[in-house]
Amino acid sequence: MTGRDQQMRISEEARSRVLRAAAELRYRPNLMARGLRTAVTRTIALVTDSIASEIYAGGLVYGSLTAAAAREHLLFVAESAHDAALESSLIEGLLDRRVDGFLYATLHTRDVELPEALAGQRVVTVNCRATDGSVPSVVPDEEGAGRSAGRVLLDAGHREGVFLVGEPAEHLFAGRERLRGLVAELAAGGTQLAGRVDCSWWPEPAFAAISAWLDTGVRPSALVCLNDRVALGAYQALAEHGLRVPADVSVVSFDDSELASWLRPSLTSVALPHQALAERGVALLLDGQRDPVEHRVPMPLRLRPSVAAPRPA
Amino acid sequence: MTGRDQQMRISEEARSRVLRAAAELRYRPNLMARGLRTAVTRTIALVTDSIASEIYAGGLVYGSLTAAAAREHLLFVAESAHDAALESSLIEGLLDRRVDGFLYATLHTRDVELPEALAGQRVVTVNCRATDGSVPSVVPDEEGAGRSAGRVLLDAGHREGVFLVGEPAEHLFAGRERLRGLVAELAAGGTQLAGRVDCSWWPEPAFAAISAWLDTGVRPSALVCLNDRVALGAYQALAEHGLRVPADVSVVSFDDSELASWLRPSLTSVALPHQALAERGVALLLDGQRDPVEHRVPMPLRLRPSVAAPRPA
DNA sequence: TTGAAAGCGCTAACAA
DNA sequence: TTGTTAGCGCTTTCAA
Repeated sequence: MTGRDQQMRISEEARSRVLRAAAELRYRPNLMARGLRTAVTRTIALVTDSIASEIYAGGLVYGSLTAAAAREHLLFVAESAHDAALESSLIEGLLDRRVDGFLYATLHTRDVELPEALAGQRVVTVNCRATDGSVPSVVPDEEGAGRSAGRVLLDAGHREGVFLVGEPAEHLFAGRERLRGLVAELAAGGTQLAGRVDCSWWPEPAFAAISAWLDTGVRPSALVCLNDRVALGAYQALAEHGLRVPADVSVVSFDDSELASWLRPSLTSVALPHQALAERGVALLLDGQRDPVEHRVPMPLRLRPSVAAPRPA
Repeated sequence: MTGRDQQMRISEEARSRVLRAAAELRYRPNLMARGLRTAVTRTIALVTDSIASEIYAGGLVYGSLTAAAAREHLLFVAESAHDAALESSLIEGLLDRRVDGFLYATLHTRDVELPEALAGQRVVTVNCRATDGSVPSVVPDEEGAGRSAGRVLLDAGHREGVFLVGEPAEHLFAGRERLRGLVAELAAGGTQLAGRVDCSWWPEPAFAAISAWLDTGVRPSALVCLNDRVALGAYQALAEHGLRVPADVSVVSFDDSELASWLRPSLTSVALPHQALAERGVALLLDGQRDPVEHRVPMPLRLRPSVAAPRPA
């Protein structure tokens, strides 16, 4: 029944007799007993800081789920809510249940210190990298995303008045790399960023910062928002200043959360491919790759009506 | 070590000697071996149609997670994506791994036919009810939510021009019950619904339906939207018609997703308490309740600036 | 090619 | 009060 009938030289007659009996009895192997004997549980764990509880990274759970299921593995989900003590007790619990491997994922793209309890375990980091570079990681191609954002604006004809909105925080590499890619692409197009509006990555601070900035009389040609929530704040601020998207100002963003397609006009955004990240992570975990390589997953551009040609001067 | 030292009359000296040795050796019981012997795995499963993948029900996963962890249980997550074959194969897998119980949850509040594979298992339905009423269920108090929505408008002084937006679909009881509660509360306040704008529960159809409706010249005093996404569509349509929230039109909604606090002005919404639903479900599952009772969890009102007194006639 | 036996790490029953 | 043993359901090894 383990499918090794050839190797063990089982007679065809015996084989079919066993299979028939098993089907008849609706026999299903007890995976605990098997696991006890083989030390394999066909079970993996997704350990996160705050993904399940947060609104927009469900793709990470779903991708892990389906990729695991495709390999006949089941998925434990554990979430630390940024509590290190809780995290290690959850990991202990998973270890006690002999999971075959760990997906360690974070909500925000960043570098992480792997918890002590995970030392020596089979681990792949998803959407983050271990600071000591000891395990394989899967992260989005943020720099490529920045280039895509620049490219779409260049293609629409924007040459000046392109501003970045959102603060590229130190501890997250997403912002830094997006900025780098954007700057590089604009440079390749013979132009550059006109400036930056700093604010944290949420609608309300973005609204406040952009409103105050527009009050000074600046009239941007295009805004590159570091995520969709910032873009929502931007839409609100632009509307209050009588500026239309995209006729007066084009807007590009990152993440492609559901919000992007809900806005009016719907928002061009470079997607954070959560599901693909997770699928890739599971593949690395279960299909044997062990080299601590950093794998980059492309961030696809979702072109929507928030981008148009700049208003003639 | 099982904590039954009293019952088994172990000498204090032996007890501490064992405990010390265990600590020294960093001994951790192998839960597969224990499970094999006791038929208890300290493991439960969350089986859903499309929660992990969807944007706004993360609280269900998180609540299950924390409530399980609080009882030293770990959580498997399985998602069928509405595919019955996949669903039963996932359930078989969970059964093979001898989970102690199932949380069966749906994204939308509705009646469900429990999958065959779950027959005879320990199950609690969350955010849904088994059509045959065979297992305990935990569902939101939708009718109470409808009353809250009515109450907040009455309190603000609205007596006429209150419209419902969104179609109360047949197969979901959320809409029906919200409507019933709303109608009852308005009746208790001596008034009634002025009418209904039918549309599916998404921003774009809501925008289209409300726009067309406003084009006919109607000027509502307040809108009760069946969820926050509908409310987003309503905000957009009102803005395009030069109507301000809440000065011209008050808006109340259901769900209290993150969207509600992101809108300008932020949106009064009756919260879908996903986390509480899940916690209650886990409690029922693990703390021994077996009667197939329907448990209702209150939906708390989040009062925000989208509601104000009606405009003087 | 098939059958028998050992043992994975634990708990529960029984004997001392 | 403590020590010994059987057995949970499986896989693997060894003997026939």
